[in-house]
Amino acid sequence: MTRTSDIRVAVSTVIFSLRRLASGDGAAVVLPLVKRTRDPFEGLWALPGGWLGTDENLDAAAARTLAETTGLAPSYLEQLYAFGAVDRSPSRVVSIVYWALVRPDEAEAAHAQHNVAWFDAASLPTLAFDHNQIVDYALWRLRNKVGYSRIAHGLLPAEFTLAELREVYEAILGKRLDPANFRRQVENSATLIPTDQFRTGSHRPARLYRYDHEVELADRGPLSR
Amino acid sequence: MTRTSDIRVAVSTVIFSLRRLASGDGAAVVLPLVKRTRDPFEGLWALPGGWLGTDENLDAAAARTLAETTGLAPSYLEQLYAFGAVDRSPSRVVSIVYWALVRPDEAEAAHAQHNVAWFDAASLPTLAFDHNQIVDYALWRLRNKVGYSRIAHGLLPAEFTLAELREVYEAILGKRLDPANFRRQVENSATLIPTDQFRTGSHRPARLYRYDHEVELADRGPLSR
DNA sequence: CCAAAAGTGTTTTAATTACACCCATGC
DNA sequence: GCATGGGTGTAATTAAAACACTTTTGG
Repeated sequence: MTRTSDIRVAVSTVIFSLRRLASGDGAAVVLPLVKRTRDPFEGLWALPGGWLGTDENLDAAAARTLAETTGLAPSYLEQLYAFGAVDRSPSRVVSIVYWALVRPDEAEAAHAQHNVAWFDAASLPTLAFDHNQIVDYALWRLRNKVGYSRIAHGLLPAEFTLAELREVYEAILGKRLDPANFRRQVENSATLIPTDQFRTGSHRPARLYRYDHEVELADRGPLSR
Repeated sequence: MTRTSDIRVAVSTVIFSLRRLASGDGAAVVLPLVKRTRDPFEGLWALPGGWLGTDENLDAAAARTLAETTGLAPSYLEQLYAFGAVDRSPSRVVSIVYWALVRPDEAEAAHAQHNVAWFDAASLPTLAFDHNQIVDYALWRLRNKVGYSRIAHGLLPAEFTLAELREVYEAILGKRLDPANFRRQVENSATLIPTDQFRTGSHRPARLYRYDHEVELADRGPLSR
């Protein structure tokens, strides 16, 4: 016998990517939102998500719902928090929220979707439910985690210059970093492998690096241990 | 109209406390478990918990269920992770797991309860469901968090000596710490207020300290901001 | 040649570690 | 007195930060 419950379980995802600034230097953290087409909060923007399937693991549900609503496939996906306040929705919904990273080139997929738009994380409108609060927390986690793990990888292609890597850090942390010290820090962390390729075009060619896949990307929670 | 679902939401808590070692020096991390009296996993030990109430917030459910099953009231409570693998239980259950700290003197309350016993965190038997995995993750979080926050507070009375505080760190981290350097670190952190009281009894009396309540105990997640 | 980014070197500061040493109490 | 933990001082090591400087390309 299977009991039923009047508490529903949803899964949502805060998806971060980077967008090159129009001014040319630097990038901004952006995220895709979906316009709600029904009550509650019809017309407001909300995080992509959906209901948890009966035969579906939590992370699979996160990947599925964000693919269905935005067309995106994340390069990094990690559980953020379970939100379950009684008054966060007219009906009782517990949302298992994930956060994800997608590379800027992959982010194009979401532009083709209807009712999906990218927003600058620094200037969001009022969102549906408690989604403003959720995004704030995800941003805090992103900034925090970039300091002690290699998640910046999730926002870059396979090969990249140190300047491009530094740009990712600068966009997330919101401050400039000393190129000389940044170089030494990532070199000492022993997570980068220099290639024989160079990125040319601007001025002095910059060496391309790639991540050492022997090293774990980041702690993804209890399930990866 | 309210839809129903065949996914149920449970709340469980990993409760940590300290128990003085029989040898006299040092302490061990211990946690209370509840013996299951019904299937599945009847007879095995499991984390205290219960079903989420329809009109109950997640953290309230964690506090309620751990009080009902163990009689404990935690001095610190924080969400750990949401576990929802399809095969973690015969029926579909998503468990929102919390972790908590109780002071050793308060831990006595759980000894009076039937079907509750304290176990050394370092040597647990096989537990019901995926609870071994959950405890491992909670231990990792505890050890991690003690390094950058003041959660040790949650395992000590209002006033304590630096040696007692150091014992908490040593029990959690599982290694000895230099008393001299430990003293300087906590003094420089500016979270302790020296009192005029001294703990006498052994040899040279040790000054009692208390925590500065102006400083936040620790990040408790998105809801405390 | 010049501008600009790539990359190296050097100095200073701060934090961590290791460990010697003095102090105050119970016995 | 003396053993023991409380508490202070200090030198060595390591990491972070600030910044001058050299190198290499496109124009």
